[in-house]
Amino acid sequence: MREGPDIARIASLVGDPARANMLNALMGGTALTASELALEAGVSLPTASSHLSKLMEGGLLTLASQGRHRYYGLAGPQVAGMIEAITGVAEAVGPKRVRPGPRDGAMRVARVCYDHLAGEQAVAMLDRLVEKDILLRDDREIRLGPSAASHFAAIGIDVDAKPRRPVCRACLDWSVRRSHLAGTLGAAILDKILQEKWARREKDSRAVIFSPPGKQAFDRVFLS
Amino acid sequence: MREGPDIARIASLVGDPARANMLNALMGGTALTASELALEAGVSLPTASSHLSKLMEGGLLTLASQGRHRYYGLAGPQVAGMIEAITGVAEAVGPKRVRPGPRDGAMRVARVCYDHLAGEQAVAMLDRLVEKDILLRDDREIRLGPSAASHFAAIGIDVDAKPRRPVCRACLDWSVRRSHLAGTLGAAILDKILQEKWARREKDSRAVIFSPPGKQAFDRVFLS
DNA sequence: CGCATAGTTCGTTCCTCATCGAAGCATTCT
DNA sequence: AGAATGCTTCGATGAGGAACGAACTATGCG
Repeated sequence: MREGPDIARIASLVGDPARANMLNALMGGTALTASELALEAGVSLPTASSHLSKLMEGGLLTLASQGRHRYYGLAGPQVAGMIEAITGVAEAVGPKRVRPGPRDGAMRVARVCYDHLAGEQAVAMLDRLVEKDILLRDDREIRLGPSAASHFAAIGIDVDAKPRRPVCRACLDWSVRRSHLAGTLGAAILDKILQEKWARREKDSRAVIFSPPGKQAFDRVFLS
Repeated sequence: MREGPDIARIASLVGDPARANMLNALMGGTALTASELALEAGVSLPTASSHLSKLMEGGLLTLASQGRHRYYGLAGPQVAGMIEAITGVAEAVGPKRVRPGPRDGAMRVARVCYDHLAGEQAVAMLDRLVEKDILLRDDREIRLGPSAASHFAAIGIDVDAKPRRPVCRACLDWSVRRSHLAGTLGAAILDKILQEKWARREKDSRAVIFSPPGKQAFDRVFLS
């Protein structure tokens, strides 16, 4: 019991699934707001806020207030290094089992991942888009194919608008262990799905439930 | 929520104080038995056993059975590296407060550390023994001084017996942050204290309670 | 000014998990 | 063989803490 620094305190902060997901999301290097982190972690905003204040008190995060936004970021490279070390061990000891979160089930099929669609359907969609050369994939990088503009314009999505965010991004899907489509295009597609009422979001959850006709429409447009 | 390896699972294993203490103790590199680890962690043997099986299942420990002894050790350098990383963050964010274990209080004054005495009294004792040149200290290494044999023989402790364990060892005291005396000599001194009934062990605890006359005797022999 | 968005705080509920005593195996000693 | 040691399993207890809804504060927008 030669106890120096309180390692258990720090480890237990990372030891909660919600907090671990938040830290994981912040490993990208960009600071995120409480709402975004709540979405990432799959918890409600009050819960996320509570976790964030714990992480702050533990010294793992920094906070930058900008107007009504509060951007949380990792406290520094040392914290990032620690998380990498833990991640290394975690994948070394092997993927034991996918720990089911509070709300699982339909989530594996389709769910929201921040602002885009994730889950089996999203993975299948990206596969098909790449197969049809509408999107060009090079490992982690995804670019628009020559027919992309016309293809998406046909369903009312403009891929030429240039926001600060990249149009396409690969996002690793935890349930299928393969990538799905993120970026503004991913976000636009999710918008489309919800606007057309092909699916609805489960209340207070990230799950996305397709109606039978909605599923057919989705398959026709993206999986044909 | 791009969840790859289950980092929360690993971190929560380290996140329990008892388990953290065990892992800390194993950072020395030598494998220890369940009993020793129970003592290190300040928990009962059943509790320790439960923790150890969790750490085993989590892949953080290895087990070597030798007869009726079961030696637990860290699973590898990667695990050790992770613990170091966590420790680094823990001391970077500052020693917030010494989290009091289940049983604190008298523990800071005097307690058992495996098989020898720890706490303020033990630290004072080592200081005095070095001051009197009975023991010679060189940083972490402690050797017997020229007068050691006769000094300890006078109180019935034979320092010439040569077991496999070193006679003297420095052991870092978590409550005072300085070293106290371990090794067979440390163990013999604790035996002496208990045999002479200068002190008694608190039931189901590591605390060691000196009686007033016992304290006087101890001071006379070791602190004069 | 209202109204909407972003976040926190409060209070409650609930579940996990750490803890220990007692009893059960297993191994070694005599 | 019996006794002793080392460790694990079982069962019961209890506390900590994760989760959420509702209410509250703060910033920005029209």
